[in-house]
Amino acid sequence: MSPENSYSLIVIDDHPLFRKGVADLISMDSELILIGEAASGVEGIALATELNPDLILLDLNMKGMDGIETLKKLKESNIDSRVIMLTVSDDEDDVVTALRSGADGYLLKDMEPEDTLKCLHQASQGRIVLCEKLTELLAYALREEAAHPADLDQASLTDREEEILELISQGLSNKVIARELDITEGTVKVHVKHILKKLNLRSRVEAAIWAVKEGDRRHHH
Amino acid sequence: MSPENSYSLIVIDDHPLFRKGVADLISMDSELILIGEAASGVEGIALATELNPDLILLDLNMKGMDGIETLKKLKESNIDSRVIMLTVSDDEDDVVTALRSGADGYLLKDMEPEDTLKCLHQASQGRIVLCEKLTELLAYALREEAAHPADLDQASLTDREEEILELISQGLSNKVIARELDITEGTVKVHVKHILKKLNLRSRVEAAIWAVKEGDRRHHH
DNA sequence: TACCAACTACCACCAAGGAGGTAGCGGTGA
DNA sequence: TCACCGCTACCTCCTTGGTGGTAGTTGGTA
Repeated sequence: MSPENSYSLIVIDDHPLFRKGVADLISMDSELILIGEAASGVEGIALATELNPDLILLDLNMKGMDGIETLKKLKESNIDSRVIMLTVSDDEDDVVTALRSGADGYLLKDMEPEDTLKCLHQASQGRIVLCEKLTELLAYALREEAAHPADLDQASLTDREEEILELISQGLSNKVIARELDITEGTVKVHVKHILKKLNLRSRVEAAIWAVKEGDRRHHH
Repeated sequence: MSPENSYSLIVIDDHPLFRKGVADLISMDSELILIGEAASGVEGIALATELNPDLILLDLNMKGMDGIETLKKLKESNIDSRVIMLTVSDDEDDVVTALRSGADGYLLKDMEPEDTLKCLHQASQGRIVLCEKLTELLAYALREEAAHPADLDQASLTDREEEILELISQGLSNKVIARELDITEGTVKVHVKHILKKLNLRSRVEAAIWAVKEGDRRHHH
């Protein structure tokens, strides 16, 4: 940790020039103190363990161990530093992956210096920071997911068949389905046979998987 | 549409007092022009169709047709207004639902007036706006999803078992799995048996379903 | 060393699933 | 009326799946 209300940080990035840039930026802020630099993931983890800084600025695209992997390793270790991804990539998947892996922030290298500093302050106070550009991107991402619905519309299964497919997708056996619908097991088998034929599947397992994924896609779970 | 670089908007909210507040706020900004008010979803849709404003401020919690439903209807119609949800609820689900339903922004009623105006400007320029508080909330939400894995952590399946479960969840039969892994079918059956026992499931169908849903929960979609 | 867990293999046995066929019944539409 | 479709039922034949048990190998750990 660090004294009073100043925050220590280290930067992990394999570009010396970029580290230099960060150092300059940090030096402009009296509350942030750069206490170390690392040029790779491995080196960075060692350094973080040794210094236990308040913040870690981590580059996403590094040679060797990449940023995500480094992030995971850092989160698995005992240090309680907050990790901010700092990178050029505004790829949606990268952002999502980073956040899911426990990143405490995601900033872009092309942000205005003062914005970056502002975000670092917020981050050190425990907030998750995302640069504005990415907020928007996340919002779009959520929309995309919802855009899927109208598919091949059940390939014309009859009501009964849909009903049975639903039960299959709950893991029920033919016998149980028969009891459930109050028909014989033989009849259930006939329906299953038709379902498989219509959907061009090879077993009830495939049918179940298909139904689950399908159901998931329409009712955004 | 509206002249030069000023933007027309309407507000849909069942609280007169709140509409008054919005009107006052809007009047402080020379580029924003309030051209209509509606006290319900139905009324709002009619008004929007008639006036085709640049922006629509929509309350989430309304009596009768609620905000989400109104939002959907608006998006289904031909108007190309951008819809900004404006509400007191900072509930995560609400935000996500709204965005998935096509909202172009989500602002909180307790924001600072100047921030609100700033966001409205950004929105009228085609950006999706979220108030800061919510950005953070979304980030946390993404994390939550990822936080699940530690679940029952696969109930201690061995590597081989996980591997086989994965293949089952692709719909493969024991025979095919055997070929795939270059072991005998009998051995595959043994593994399947163990998987079922460990996960307390009754058939490969249930296993497949479980695996699919589980996989869905961890790897976004 | 002895022990344990994971992986492999083989066996027998029975339950479940799927393919093929035939057939009766009720409703709908030409 | 006849033809068609969806739903039901029953049949045979064969494959697949799941349970029980025994047992050999490897690698790591007490």
